[in-house]
Amino acid sequence: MVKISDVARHAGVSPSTVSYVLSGKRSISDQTRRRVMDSIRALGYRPHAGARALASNRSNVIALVVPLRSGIHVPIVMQMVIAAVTSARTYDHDVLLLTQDEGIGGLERVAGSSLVDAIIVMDVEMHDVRLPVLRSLDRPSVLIGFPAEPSGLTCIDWDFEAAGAACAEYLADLGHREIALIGAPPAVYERGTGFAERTKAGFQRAAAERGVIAVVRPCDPDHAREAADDLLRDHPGLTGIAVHNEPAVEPLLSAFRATGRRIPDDLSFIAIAPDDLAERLDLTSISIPAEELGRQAVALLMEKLDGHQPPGATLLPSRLVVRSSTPAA
Amino acid sequence: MVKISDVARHAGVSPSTVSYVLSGKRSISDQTRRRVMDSIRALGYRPHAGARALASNRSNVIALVVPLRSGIHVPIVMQMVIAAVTSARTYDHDVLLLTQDEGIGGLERVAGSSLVDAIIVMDVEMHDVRLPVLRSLDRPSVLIGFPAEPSGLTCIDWDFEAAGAACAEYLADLGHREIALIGAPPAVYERGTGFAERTKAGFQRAAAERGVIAVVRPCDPDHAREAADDLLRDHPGLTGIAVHNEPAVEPLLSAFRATGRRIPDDLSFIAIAPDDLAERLDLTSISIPAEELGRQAVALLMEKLDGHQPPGATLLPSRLVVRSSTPAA
DNA sequence: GGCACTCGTCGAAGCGCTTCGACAGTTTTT
DNA sequence: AAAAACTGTCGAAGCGCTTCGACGAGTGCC
Repeated sequence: MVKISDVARHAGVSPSTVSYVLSGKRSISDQTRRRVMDSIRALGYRPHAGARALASNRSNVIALVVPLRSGIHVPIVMQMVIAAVTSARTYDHDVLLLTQDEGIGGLERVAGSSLVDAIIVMDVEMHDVRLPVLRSLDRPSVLIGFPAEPSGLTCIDWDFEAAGAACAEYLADLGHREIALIGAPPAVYERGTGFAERTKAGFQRAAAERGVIAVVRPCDPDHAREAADDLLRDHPGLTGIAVHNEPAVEPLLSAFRATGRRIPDDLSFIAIAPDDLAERLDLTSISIPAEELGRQAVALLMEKLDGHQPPGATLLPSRLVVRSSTPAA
Repeated sequence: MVKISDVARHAGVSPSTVSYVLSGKRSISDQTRRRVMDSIRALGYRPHAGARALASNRSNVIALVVPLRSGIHVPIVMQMVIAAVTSARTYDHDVLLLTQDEGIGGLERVAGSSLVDAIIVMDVEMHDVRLPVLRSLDRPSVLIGFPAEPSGLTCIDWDFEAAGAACAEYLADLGHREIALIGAPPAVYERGTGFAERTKAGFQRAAAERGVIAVVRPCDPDHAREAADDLLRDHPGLTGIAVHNEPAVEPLLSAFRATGRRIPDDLSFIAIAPDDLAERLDLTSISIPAEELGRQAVALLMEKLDGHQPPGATLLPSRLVVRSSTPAA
């Protein structure tokens, strides 16, 4: 293994100079810098991560806690994970993966042993048991999702309230007088995951403001047919549908078509879903930018690692993209 | 921060004794061990990961390189990742996530800086550019997938050859005389990813042995209808279908039903797919155990880290589960 | 011309841990 | 009963890096 002293000898400087060249924490003459860099390349030097972590009290690794639970769309999680890893690399950090089932102990372990400098927690619940731990840890963290009591924490999420409202407004603007939001499976609501509630709230608020009738119904992807039938039976005037449940989108489309409704002629259909899905099915949609969320979470974390104080709450806007599941306006 | 010397003082022993209690590398009297453990708990001591890595030359972290490419089923990747992380934890290791797009440089970086002790590479191609690097690295690695030239490397994968053969044999045994294998999108074959070829080979070999006619066709999930129509037109006697392409399974089912064929009455349908998908659709299937693969890959890696020499090639058997997309035998 | 700075570099200390050799005491072997 | 082999513990060295204070040389200012 080639170490810093080898580089120093090769370049004819002291080890500390090599260190300063690498860290940029003191000024170095151009000439010296160049010589050192050449030696580094010539010898193929790579700083030992452990030694660096020990001496500098920074591991340059962040932890990412991924959810395991049902009802969350795996590809989206994966997109965020990939985005987080990619983004972390641009800040010269690596990502250590933690699963949610390691729970509180896992957080304490990686933080306590200085394995990681900071933590990103995905899929935060309203009353997440990890919140007190996160608050007590001596390392910064960023939560993806908003708990009921976010004070003292840095949180980021999509603006589901706005997304729900945008659906209702758009459908109302198209002239629909009775609209429905088909949401996540019942289990998600029961868990008190914030996003489902917030979408619903936005949808209902905007509908009320526009004076249109709004109904909201949870939906299991395996029972899409039932959901469609129920809705159309109980609300014969229903002509606008918003769906916030990726895996249920396709089954729901089939289900509504099976009732004889044509989309967009008889029914306007809008999905809150990632772009790739909406594009594939050619659906008008509110996009939820998964990569963007992963990237921003890392950016916030880096802010904190740099000693700054980023905003406690960040809501990522989504945008409405009109495709062919709603009539041209 | 509480360090090993604090624990030592508290327990009335030397730091080295505490270290030996923790590592078990020398015998320690029960009495001393107990006193030390009590002090550790009392003080909430956690060894500093960096210091440990520096002194022991072991980081207790493994790298996992995840694929990013199209044509691979994301939920399966995620399952393997989760299984790998969970499994690594049982060996007291953590997992650092690397994306494929960091390429060779990423491998050299994490290995060269001693950030990780070993590497798992997912989604290995036939002529993967990473193979020479992996061979030259001073750290052990395990590949998920088989390259064309696996010598000197440890590889593990599902036994697709056997899975393909099992499909053909099962369909033949049901009495079908003309059978088809619908495979991955064309791009996957073009890439020379081994698994697609191996499934095909097994399917064709077994079909030949049983004396039944076998056709093989790639399929893009978005063109399932086309695939089904083509096959039935060109092979009117076709009555047995095997599918090795998760995202295409549902579209294909719809497509075949749309031609008027009933499953299983007119057509036997068997999928090479993860259990959850097959269960949901109630399909006879060859299961591909994703978790098992992640777990075994870690197990192999740990063998190598322990200085053992595990087999160079491991093929994970899959099993056939009869559900209702094929007639009862 | 002298004083106060800044610039570029060095040496040494120290980050917290593991591990090696030593050694006293005990047990086993011959 | 002496020699050999264990057992349990300690002290010290060292893992490879960062960082602090020091310092000589150059620069600007009055």
